[in-house]
Order: sequence, then structure tokens, then C-alpha cells
Amino acid sequence: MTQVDTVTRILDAAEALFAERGFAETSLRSITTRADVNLAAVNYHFGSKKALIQAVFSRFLGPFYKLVEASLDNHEKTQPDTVLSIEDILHFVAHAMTAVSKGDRSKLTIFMRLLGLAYNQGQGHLRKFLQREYRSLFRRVMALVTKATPDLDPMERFWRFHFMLGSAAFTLSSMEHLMAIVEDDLSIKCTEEDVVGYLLPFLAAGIRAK
Amino acid sequence: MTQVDTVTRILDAAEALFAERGFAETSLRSITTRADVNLAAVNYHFGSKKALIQAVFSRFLGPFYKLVEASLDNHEKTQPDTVLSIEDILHFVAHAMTAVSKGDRSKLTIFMRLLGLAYNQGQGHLRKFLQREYRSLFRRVMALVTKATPDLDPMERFWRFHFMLGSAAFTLSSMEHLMAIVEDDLSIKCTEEDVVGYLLPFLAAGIRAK
DNA sequence: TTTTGAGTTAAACGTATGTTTCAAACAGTT
DNA sequence: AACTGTTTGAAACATACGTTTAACTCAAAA
Repeated sequence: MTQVDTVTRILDAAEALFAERGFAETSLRSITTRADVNLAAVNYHFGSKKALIQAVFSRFLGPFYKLVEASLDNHEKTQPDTVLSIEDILHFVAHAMTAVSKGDRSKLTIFMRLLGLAYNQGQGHLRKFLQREYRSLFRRVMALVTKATPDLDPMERFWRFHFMLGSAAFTLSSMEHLMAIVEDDLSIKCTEEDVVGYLLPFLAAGIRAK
Repeated sequence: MTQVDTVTRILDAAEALFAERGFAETSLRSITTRADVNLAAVNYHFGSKKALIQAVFSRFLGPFYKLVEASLDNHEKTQPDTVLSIEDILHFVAHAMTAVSKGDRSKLTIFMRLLGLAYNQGQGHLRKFLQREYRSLFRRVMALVTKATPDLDPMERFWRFHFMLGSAAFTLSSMEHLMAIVEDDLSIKCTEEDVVGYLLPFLAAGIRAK
């Protein structure tokens, strides 16, 4: 089946280039050249560049979504009436994230970068797309966070939740550059797992501040 | 002096449009139309679009840089041998930031968005520009943070510092959207000062985790 | 064998972009 | 009032982009 190969090659190439340069800065021609595919193939298989961006995103979103949902479903069945701690929640999410992007750091990078762009791009199509696909999962996680932090003012909880999201999106999407700086300044290498290991306690402490 | 007016009008228009749409998505024509200025004026006064972006950035960077430096200089002279707490440091920076963007929320937004893009844009000119202009201030603040958290592992401190930066950059650059969501979900309005008021304790607690 | 239809290709289309040009208008100086 | 260097204006330039078209390939169905 050559059509599946073409679609996959386009997605792979787009993924790598998006992660490396951004979306507006990546042309269809650079994608199709890298994928060794004809220019028209993108519009034939995806319809438009916007649709391609969303398709790249969906490749993570789908599995990630299912994995988190499955973890939470499983937990609710095996241990109902147990209130999850912030650490537990973060662990579920982080585990799904690393499982989905397993073996390919750029997958995590592009996922986070897309997330950041979706929030920043004022009139962007990404924001609506993301909201549409993510909404129910977002609400479910937020409900768990609410249970884990019952004393927190709702407004403050909302913002702290997004502070967490921001930490993750920013640092994980520019992880490569930051790792280069760290190696340059401290002459110590560090891995993706190290960073996540640093991140989770930071987030948990932040949301429990005061 | 009509030339200053033209330059200022271009900077104002560019600032607003960049904050609202992003950089690649904002054309010179939309900027000059909004500024009510001839298209060629941008290239005449700034040389190129890249230079315009940097000029917009410099308009904050300069005053912000000077304000923070002045605060720190003043503190060192009036109260030497006093170790600043994390809260103190954050307060200095936050104060300079709000002072520089006084009366115009979009100034904070674009500043933070630029910061985010500078870190994310792999081969971007912004990153080098920012590093060149910011380096000494960055080091100085980092040195203070180090004194404020003497027990922290250097590697972990580096990452936690950037977790803080990420929280701020992400939430403040998409503050408008987030505020709309908060008003929609909780039917409570909140101000820019509220958000910063929520942010600082979150950051302080995060960097002191464990 | 012929037909069909999805997949691929090269070329072109229309548009939007950043940039350049060069003549006209202007402000300040002599 | 004439000159000079700077700023503006309308137009054009060259290029890059996303998208579309129409001819072609080729394997599987009829």
C-alpha cells in the first residue's frame, strides 16, 4: 500500500520540521521534499496545510487521550473512593505522555509546542480544534485536581493549573535548547527523564503553595 | 519631527499586531496600514522586518533591563550583606515588568510571547539577539537565585528557574484568552494584578519544593 | 482485454509577501 | 530664495507560498 506510506512519510516529515521551525515557518514544499513526495500529495491526502497540522497533532492526541482515559477508568474501578493526590494525577498524565512519545523526543517537543501555539494564536484554528478534542479530558483532569486541592479558591486553582501547564509546555518544547545550555554551563548532560523528574515536584509544590 | 512620529507609530502598530497574531502571521502591510504610514517606511527606518521585531522588543528590553539593574544596584548599596529571598527577587522582577508595561496589558503580552518564541524558534534570530542583550542580567539574577537557594542542586536549580520562566511566559502571553475562559467558566472577572498575585507564590513554592 | 479509480506527477495559477526604486515633498541652513 | 540632505509616496519587483489542474501510472475488478 503505497498510499499509507505516503501519508506516513508526510506526517513524519511535517512533525520533524514543525518541531524544528514552527508552523508558519515550515512550507509544504520543505515537507514534501523531505518526505520525498510530490507537492500535491499534501492537498490530495489531507486537503490543506491546516488539516495537516491538525493531523500531526491528532497522531499524539488520540493515543494520549485514550491512555489517560484508560488509566483513570482503571483506577476508578479498582480503587473507587480513593482521592488521588496531585502527584498521582501528574504521574498518570506524565506516564501517558512519555508512553505516547516513546523513543522520540521530538514527539514530546512538537506536542508541547502545538499546545503553546494553540493558546497563543489569537484567532487560530488550532485553539478551537484543541478545545473540541480535549475538552472532556480537560474537565475530567480538572475535576480530579479540584478533589485533590479542596481548600483552594476556584479562581486560584484555575490559574495554578495553567501555571503548571505553562511550565510543562515551555520547558518541554524547548528542552533541546535548554539541555544544550545546561551542558554548556554546568558541563553535565541530562536526559528527558531527568527533566520530567525535576518538573513534577516543582508543579506539585506550586499548586500546593502557602 | 515627523520622523519620530512615523517610527513610533510603526512600533505601536507592530506591537499590537504582533501580540495579537504572532510574528510570521503579521505582514508589513497590515502594520503600515494600521500605523497610517507608507509601506516603504518600515524598510527605510528599520531596514527589515527582522530588525523591526527586534526594535519592538528593545523598547521593553531596554527600560526593563535598566530598571532591574537599578533596583539591584540600589539594594546592594543600601543593604549589602543581605541575602534576598526568592520572593524578594521575584518582586524586583515583577515590579520592573509591570512598571515598564504600565497601562498597557498588550506590552506584557508581547514581551512574554517574544520570550517564548525566542526559546522555541530553533534557528531563529531572536534567540541570539535575546541572549546577546540579556545575558548579563540573566546571570546576575541567577546568581541571586543561587544565594537564595543554597541547598539546591545546580542542575535542578537551572531547570526550576526555567520552569518559573515558562509559567510566566505561557500564562502572561495568553492571559487574554485565559481570562476569557475564567470569566466564562466561573463568571468572575479578574485583573492583570490578580494573575501576577497568584503567580508569584506559585513560583516561590515551586522553586522551594521538597 | 478493457475498464475503473485511486495515486502520483509536473506544471501552472493566483495571491501575498518583503524589499527596492525613484520621483516628489519637506525641513533646515546658508 | 536657493540649496541640501532627509523623509515620504506610489508603484513595481522578485520571490515564495498554498492550492489547483490535467495528464499519466498502474494495479485490481469486470
